[in-house]
Amino acid sequence: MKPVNLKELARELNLSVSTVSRALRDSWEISTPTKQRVSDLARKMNFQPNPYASSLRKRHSRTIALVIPEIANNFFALAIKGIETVAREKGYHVLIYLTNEEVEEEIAIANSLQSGRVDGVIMSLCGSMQDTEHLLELQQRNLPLVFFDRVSETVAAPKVITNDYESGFIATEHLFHAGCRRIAHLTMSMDLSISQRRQQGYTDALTRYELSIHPERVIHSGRDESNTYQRIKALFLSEERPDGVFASVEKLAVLVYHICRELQLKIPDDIKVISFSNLLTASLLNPSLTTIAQPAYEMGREAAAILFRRLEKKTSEDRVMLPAALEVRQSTRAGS
Amino acid sequence: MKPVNLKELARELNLSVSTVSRALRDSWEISTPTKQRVSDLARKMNFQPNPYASSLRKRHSRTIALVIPEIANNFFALAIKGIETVAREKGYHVLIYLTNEEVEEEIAIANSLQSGRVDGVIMSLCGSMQDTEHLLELQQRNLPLVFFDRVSETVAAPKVITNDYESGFIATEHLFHAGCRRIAHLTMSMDLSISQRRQQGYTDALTRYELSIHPERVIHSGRDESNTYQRIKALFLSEERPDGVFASVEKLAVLVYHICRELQLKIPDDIKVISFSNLLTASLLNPSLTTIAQPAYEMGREAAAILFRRLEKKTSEDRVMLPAALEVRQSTRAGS
DNA sequence: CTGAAAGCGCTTACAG
DNA sequence: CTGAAAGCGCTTACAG
Repeated sequence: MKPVNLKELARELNLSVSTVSRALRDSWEISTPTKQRVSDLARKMNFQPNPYASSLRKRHSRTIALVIPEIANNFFALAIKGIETVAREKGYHVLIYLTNEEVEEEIAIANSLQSGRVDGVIMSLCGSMQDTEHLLELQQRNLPLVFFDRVSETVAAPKVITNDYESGFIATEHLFHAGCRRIAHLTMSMDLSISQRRQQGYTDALTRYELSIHPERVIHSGRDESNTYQRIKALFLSEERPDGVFASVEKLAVLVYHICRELQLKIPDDIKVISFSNLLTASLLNPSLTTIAQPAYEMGREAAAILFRRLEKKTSEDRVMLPAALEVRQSTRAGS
Repeated sequence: MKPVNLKELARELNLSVSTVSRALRDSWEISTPTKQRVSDLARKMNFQPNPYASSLRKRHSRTIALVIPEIANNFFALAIKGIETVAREKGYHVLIYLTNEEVEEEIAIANSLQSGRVDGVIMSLCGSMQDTEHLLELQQRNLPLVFFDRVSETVAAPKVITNDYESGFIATEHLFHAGCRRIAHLTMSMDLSISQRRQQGYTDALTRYELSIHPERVIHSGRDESNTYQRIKALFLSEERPDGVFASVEKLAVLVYHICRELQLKIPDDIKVISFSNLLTASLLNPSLTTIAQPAYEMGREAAAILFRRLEKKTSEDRVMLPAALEVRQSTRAGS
């Protein structure tokens, strides 16, 4: 069945294409009876305006892009849900792109977004992203850009984040008070040293501890997960074995659980574990996992709301910081 | 910065728009030196063809829609990843839509997809979907449609599924052999009775047990999760308390864990639990959860591959059934 | 090998 | 209140 277009509606109604178009958009220029006739027939013939024609003409697409590093992660899944919900309320469509934590993919995706395919972009950066050229180019195209969670401080765009620095500090203090003295931080940022990340203004679970006390204890993970497994395992077998682990993503906490099981290390007795995580099953793990949970859904909603405010040329916040919540469970229980 | 278009490139090069267009598409009609000049300038001016103009002209969009019932579920997250990966390899874009398990939203989304915005659709249906009109209308528009996991047997479209019926049987047998005699099946399909689902050809974790032995023991969940919690809890407190639970989605298994904790019921001693699930943490739960894991990522890839084969007018399978894997863990350990 | 022209299906400034 | 016309930025059949 060939889709019906304005021209056919017009012919059928003995009206001009312009009148039909205006009637469908409920223009004040059109008489009520005409509007009625037009909308009746449109419904009857199941008319659907071609979105590409109107996007071309109106020079916007009612489509946004969502670029995230991964998806099998409850935080991002919930954030997507928040974004999709707000977008659909506003009549917008959402294109999804996964970078798989790979810088090259993020750059390729950002470049392809320069084509005018979308009216705006919501992004969460790769862990190891230090390059900002692809982001700046997006802005040069006047494409509104909103960051969430993994943001770039050097690019001037609205950011929706949690109080990571503070949370990181709280988490580290929590481990300290539970008796930990050799704390290892596990992050997904493979390539960047702490000081580089600091310079780049890259925000993540940076902590005072990490920055000032034992930067050499930070293990950077990355795309090669088997390798990460080996590296953490080696650390746990070494003289340097930590008595506390702070994971910046749940994937790494899960890895630590598996490694501890393999090495027969007891959590929390031998090693205490805390993680940034939105795992629904945190309280059901053995032992239950102490987490810092981010309000993922709300962050998604907020990022989308800010983007749409920008698209409507309204002013919007430049920075929204939502509180993350420490949920203390068994994995950091103080020794007896 | 205003984006550059073909006309400006042509003016700059003293060529016609047609020639520039052809040169960029590497047409055999254009001389090599001209192609070189054109592509050099295009790169220099950062030319990006307007996708809406070419979609309008070519009458296809290199965009597909992905419609799924929920996202905070490892199965769907991994399936999305598979689909996005294949789509990007093929140069396609992916619009994502969440129905939130609501029939009305699924219908509204399907209807909006009739506009020609996408070249094809990949869908996983709401648990309680029995209506198929919106799906048939999509097909009447000649929009290629591929189902995965939650499929409609009455709509003639390719389906990517796992051997649910067989897996359900195996799971039920497994519970039986572990000593269960009062097995409750938990599903997300709120509105449909088993026989209705059978009639509709709706495929899910239907089992021989469910169909033939104790259909009255099936608890249908739905969007109101607190209510589901209460209903399961009531069941567990009743005379009818099951000694085995088979959950068709991990969300329900997690609910059961929480309820058992609240009621101080021991898994697996008082109740054994098995679930369709792709939870990464299944083996880390307390007790570890026996699962039937679906090859989610592969199912996503397969669904996308079939859709693209259809878009390229090649023939494709009508039905791909991948094996799910029973992973026996502590939650179904036989009593001593 | 290159160009002029038509057209994809809309929207909207202009005219009446 | 309605219509004719131009144009959004491409692609492609036709002509040379």
